[in-house]
Amino acid sequence: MDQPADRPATIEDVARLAGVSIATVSRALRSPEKVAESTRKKVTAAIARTGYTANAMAQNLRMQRSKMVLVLASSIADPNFAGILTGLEKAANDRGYGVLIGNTEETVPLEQNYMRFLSTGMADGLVLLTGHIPVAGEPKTALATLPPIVATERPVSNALVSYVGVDDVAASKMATEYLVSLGHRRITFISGGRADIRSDLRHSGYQQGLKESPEDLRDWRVEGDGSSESGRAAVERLFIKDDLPSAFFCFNDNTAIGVISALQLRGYNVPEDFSVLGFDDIPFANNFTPGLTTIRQPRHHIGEKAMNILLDKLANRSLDPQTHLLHGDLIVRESCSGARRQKR
Amino acid sequence: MDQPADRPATIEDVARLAGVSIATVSRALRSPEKVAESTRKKVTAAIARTGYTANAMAQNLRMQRSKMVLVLASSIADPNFAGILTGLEKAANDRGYGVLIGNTEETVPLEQNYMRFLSTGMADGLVLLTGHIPVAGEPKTALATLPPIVATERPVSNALVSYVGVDDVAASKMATEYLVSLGHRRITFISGGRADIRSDLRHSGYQQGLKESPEDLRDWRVEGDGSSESGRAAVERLFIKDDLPSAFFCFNDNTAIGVISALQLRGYNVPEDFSVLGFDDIPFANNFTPGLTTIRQPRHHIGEKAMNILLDKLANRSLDPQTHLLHGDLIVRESCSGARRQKR
DNA sequence: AATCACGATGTAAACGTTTTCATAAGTTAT
DNA sequence: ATAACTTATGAAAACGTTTACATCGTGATT
Repeated sequence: MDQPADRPATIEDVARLAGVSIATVSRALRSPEKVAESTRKKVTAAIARTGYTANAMAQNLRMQRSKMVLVLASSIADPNFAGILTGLEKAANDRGYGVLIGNTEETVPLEQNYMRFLSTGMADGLVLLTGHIPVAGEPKTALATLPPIVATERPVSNALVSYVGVDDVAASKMATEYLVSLGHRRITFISGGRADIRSDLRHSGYQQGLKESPEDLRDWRVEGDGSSESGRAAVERLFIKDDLPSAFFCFNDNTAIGVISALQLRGYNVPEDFSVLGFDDIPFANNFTPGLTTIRQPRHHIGEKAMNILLDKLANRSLDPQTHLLHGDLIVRESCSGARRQKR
Repeated sequence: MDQPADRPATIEDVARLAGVSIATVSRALRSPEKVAESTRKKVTAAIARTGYTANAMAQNLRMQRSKMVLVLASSIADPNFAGILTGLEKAANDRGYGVLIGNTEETVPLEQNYMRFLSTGMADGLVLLTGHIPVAGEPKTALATLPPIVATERPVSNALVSYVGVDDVAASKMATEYLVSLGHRRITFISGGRADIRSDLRHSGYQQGLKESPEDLRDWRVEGDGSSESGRAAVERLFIKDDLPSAFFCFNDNTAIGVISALQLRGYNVPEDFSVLGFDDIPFANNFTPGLTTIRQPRHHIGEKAMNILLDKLANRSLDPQTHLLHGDLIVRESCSGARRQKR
């Protein structure tokens, strides 16, 4: 480090010091095989002395890219978010990309605003954790001008965007079969709200699970919205009708927690009196009492895979969009047990 | 939108269409007062027709900045992270900045790697949620070349970096006084590990709280590391010695949860037999049974304030670094009650 | 000995902006 | 009517790279 460092060293400083042209310096860095051993050494020495680091803006402008990916999430606070982001982040970093993050809070103006990173070329690709594509004008034309997109966690209904997530249907089927195998015959599915496609997928897996039973089990869906509050509310509604299942399969762990606390509040014991099964395996599922039996989302893998698909597409635009479903494991803890109570 | 859109419109396209020079287009956008009403209209029309958006890379190169801030976190999964990030993100976005995120997992190579965003000029400033400054060489010279830095959540011992966080000492003092006011005379502080400065700060607040009592209360510190596992372990060690407090003041909620589950496992009831007080008010504190009495970190405000301090400094380099401590509220739930058990 | 091919390097254009400086036209003051 | 300002615009430089193309030796091929 030689320079007064008032101004960061440029490629020109290096060239001057090494006694070569800036083109040679650039080549020494980008394609070393094209420059003679001897000059390469001079350049390396000059770089060390100046402490030179290439200016990313200049590179990006010249190369018409940003090496940056925009990640749009509807809620950073979502317990699934951190895990997925870790995966996204890791894969991006491994491949020299940066992760730009935007919290849309499900509001259109914010979404719109973040899209500026795409239109200005500040980001090369887009990862969606929002469940939908944020576009202003008519989707058809607009989407064509959009960079590669991959959706994660929440599927997006568009053939042009890739999707990586857990296999909701298969996992829900497995969960339901597990409850049936424990002896449960009256199983309620608490949904995650009409707007969320995953809710329908999980419901359909639940239905398939019921069908596996030789008996004709009741398809019993109660509406929730994915919050623990909605889990509590669902339980209350069932108690009012005095129509109760022996087990609850909940859209997610949050709902399951709500269901359990409502049951506990009424003096019941989980899993003694009722079994409750969640989805996600949020970090807290294990610390909850009782430990939550649930489906684990491979969040880190989801993130990694999603980012890799995106970066592959960035490297080769002709790649087709793909859908990648990962297996979700059933994590057995304490919140489910054999059916005992068969009310009514 | 006129163009074939195979290539995004440039300022030149706009200029040609409007029949003016590119300088005028630039001025019409950046300093409209400098261009005549009539031409401004022509330019606006041309922009609308071409769908022009200024290329951020070109702007940034020319203006020698990136409008981007790097946020380095030691763990994205930390329950405090999401809230702070939301605040950071909001403030940045409001002021036209983007948030670039890096997960260092407390490892030096990763930290080093992320610093490239700074040295290449991809980011203008740095937010640290790591508790220390990641620098390669000798701190003194290296730090001088670093951009403005603000630390959040975890203080950094360096006069050049700003800090925004909760007032650990005052909040811990308040928490301790609360336990004393409930009648507790034997209060254990479970620490968060020797490496974490916050642990010492909270311990010192706890000591101050003890001193407020007319009686001479025992300064009783047990080592933990901030994990719920360490909370459990601490309880076990105390039981082995058969030396038990009536209340626990824990470094954080995670630890408190560990403490409570260890006590519950041994058949004790919280708060009937022991009181437990946490710190942070993580999202789950309210869903836990019993509801956790704790100190709430104003995470969103911390993030907002930190980002604003950073952006202020970016706008005006001569600003001095500042330390900003925010008040942490005591959130009373169910995990603490009057002292009943006075063992030994 | 003339030609060819090849390897190493330099020159200059290009990426898309912002902004200084110069210029031209208009406006006001003498 | 002319000088002195003001206002609106354009030309061109600059930001720091990468890379197509040109140039120049040098050793191999005829």
